[in-house]
Amino acid sequence: MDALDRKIIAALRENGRATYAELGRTIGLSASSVHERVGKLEAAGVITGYHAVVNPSTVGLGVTALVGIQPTDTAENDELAEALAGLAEVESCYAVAGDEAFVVKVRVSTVDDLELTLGRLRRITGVARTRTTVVLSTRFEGRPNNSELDDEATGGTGARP
Amino acid sequence: MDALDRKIIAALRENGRATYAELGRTIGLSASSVHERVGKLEAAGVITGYHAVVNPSTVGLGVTALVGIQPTDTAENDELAEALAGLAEVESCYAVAGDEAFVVKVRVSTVDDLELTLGRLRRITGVARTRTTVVLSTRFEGRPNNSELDDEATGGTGARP
DNA sequence: CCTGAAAGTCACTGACG
DNA sequence: CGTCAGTGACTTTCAGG
Repeated sequence: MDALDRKIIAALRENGRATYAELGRTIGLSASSVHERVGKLEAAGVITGYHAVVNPSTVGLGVTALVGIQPTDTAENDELAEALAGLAEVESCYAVAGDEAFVVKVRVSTVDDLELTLGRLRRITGVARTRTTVVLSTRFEGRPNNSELDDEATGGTGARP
Repeated sequence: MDALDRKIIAALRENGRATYAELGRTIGLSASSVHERVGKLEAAGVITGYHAVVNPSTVGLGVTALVGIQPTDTAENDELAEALAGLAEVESCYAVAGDEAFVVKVRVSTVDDLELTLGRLRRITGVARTRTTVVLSTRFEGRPNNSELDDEATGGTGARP
């Protein structure tokens, strides 16, 4: 993981469909070298995937909410997480510190659907209470934070295949 | 936006680097047709971008937190959002209902950095109080929700260029 | 709106410094 | 670990149904 790898990562975070030739041009390397480096980054688990980002409202998912999941005393967190994963409306799931076990991000098309989804969440075994925060607008989301990529990696796990 | 577009979108959300030829094969269309459709989806703002997803801990961003931002009575939300965007550590920013104006997702490398970032957040003009929830583990994140893509689009804005 | 062909570009591999 | 060169695949455009 040197400066060139970091530049490649930064470029691919901005444009996940950039060609190897294109990447090579912007960072000053041949396409085959870039190809090799990207392959290693993928194999090492640094780059975990490439995804198209879709404007949710254009596909009928205009309602977003953040829901805190308060578990019952006897709940198993792993089982709870699995159950949460079973709901398609749950886009992200974070285990958190505090009296809530999880915070999940839910996306649905209407507030009626939100009500339905919250009902399903509450009915999950191990869920004692939910606390819902409705998102009014997403100012920005998933923005690349390359602060650590520009200079020396400071807190990395040092993972190297 | 017909069923084929939805299939293309679903495929590109799973693999943002899928080639047009590949997409054409999986949904039964020629590469040139796929190329045309994807171009229109991009122009219509349905697909807003393609991004590589990086394992945060491998790039020295192992600490995640969700921070609620409680504004002062006189704060302007748009100015606040702009100030929040000024911090590289703030990866996502949601305007929410409730007594907190925003919930932001912060990613840093260490808890020391988290403390620094929270200090910076509190020092932003218009920020009265912050409420921090430390993320212990990310169970899943940004998972594609194609529930609306599989059948008729129900709540779409009908945006068409 | 799609197909099919044609030209340019790229991915991917292997040999080599 | 890098460049260079070659083949096969893909992108992209355009004429046509």
